[in-house]
Amino acid sequence: MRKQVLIFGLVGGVLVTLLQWTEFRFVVLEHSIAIYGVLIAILFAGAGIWLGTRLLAPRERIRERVVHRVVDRIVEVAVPAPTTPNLTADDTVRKRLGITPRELEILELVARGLSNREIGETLFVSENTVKTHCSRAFDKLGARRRTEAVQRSKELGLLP
Amino acid sequence: MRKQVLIFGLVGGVLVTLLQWTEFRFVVLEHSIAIYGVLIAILFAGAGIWLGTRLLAPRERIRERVVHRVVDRIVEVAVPAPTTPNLTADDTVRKRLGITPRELEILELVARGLSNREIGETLFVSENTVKTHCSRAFDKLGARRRTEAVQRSKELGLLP
DNA sequence: TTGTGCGTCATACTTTCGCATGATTTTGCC
DNA sequence: GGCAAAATCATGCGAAAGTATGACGCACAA
Repeated sequence: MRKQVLIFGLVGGVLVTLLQWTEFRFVVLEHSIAIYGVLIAILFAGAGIWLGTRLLAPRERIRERVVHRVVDRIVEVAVPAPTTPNLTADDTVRKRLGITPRELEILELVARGLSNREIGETLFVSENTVKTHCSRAFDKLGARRRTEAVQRSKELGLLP
Repeated sequence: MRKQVLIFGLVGGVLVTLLQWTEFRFVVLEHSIAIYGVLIAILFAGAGIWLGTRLLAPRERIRERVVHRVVDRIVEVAVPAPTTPNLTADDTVRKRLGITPRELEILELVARGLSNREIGETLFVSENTVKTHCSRAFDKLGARRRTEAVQRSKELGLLP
């Protein structure tokens, strides 16, 4: 997360340097200043978007996770036993199976019917990464298909 | 999501206009071009970050909404009567969607995590037949993957 | 009797999954 | 600072899933 800020700063510095270096050429063509500015604007707008997504996406992720926790509690309180608002239940199951938080996160999206590609786009990771997580999660669940994994996850209380 | 892009473009245009208007002042101070560029860079970097967050926030919102919907359903289905083999309910839904009994039967097995081959062996039909049923059911459900089909079926009360 | 819906099956093709493997990078912790 | 776990990414391959299209038989109603 800090790495992005560093890169951002570095790129910024380089651009400013370039800016000063190329200044002399543009001074000749006074009218190019506008174009110059537009180029810089586009460049930094892109960089800003990139930074924004990289920097802020994790916050959304956390927010989402909180929502899920609340949901889990609601479901458990309402459905099976009023005496079991066990918030750590699925976490216990998760740990018992050695499933990492990220893997569970991917499982949730699998259960929603997203393809690996879509999951990758949602979480800002490559499809390959999703596949890796899936494979490991399936292995730990003893599942060989994603549908099977979803079914088992729900049986185990890993997913609502 | 498009609104932000529009605003972004408008702001960009205004800035470019301002840029050209203020050009004359800066031409006098040639050395200010660097500062000029840096200002633009900062401005648009900020704008980019803003755009990035705005662009990504809706996805999270939608996701949250879906979660709530699921919760409502689960509560409704689970709380009133655990012993509700409500055949007429899902049958209504089934007919409304034009899903045949056979297709629903295949959907149930899909939801259990069986592969097409296994489903075929279970029902004593060929794998191709299973594929055909699946394709048609998916189409009627508006799903493009079996996981998606399962999810939608459960949302619709077609499957427990 | 003829149409229509349903179930069955096939062939050919594209896309997606899942697995194995190895590698690099973060990250949290001692 | 370094270690270990977790996360990331790539590549290649075979298996499974999904699409498109056409065909056949059967039951039931118009």
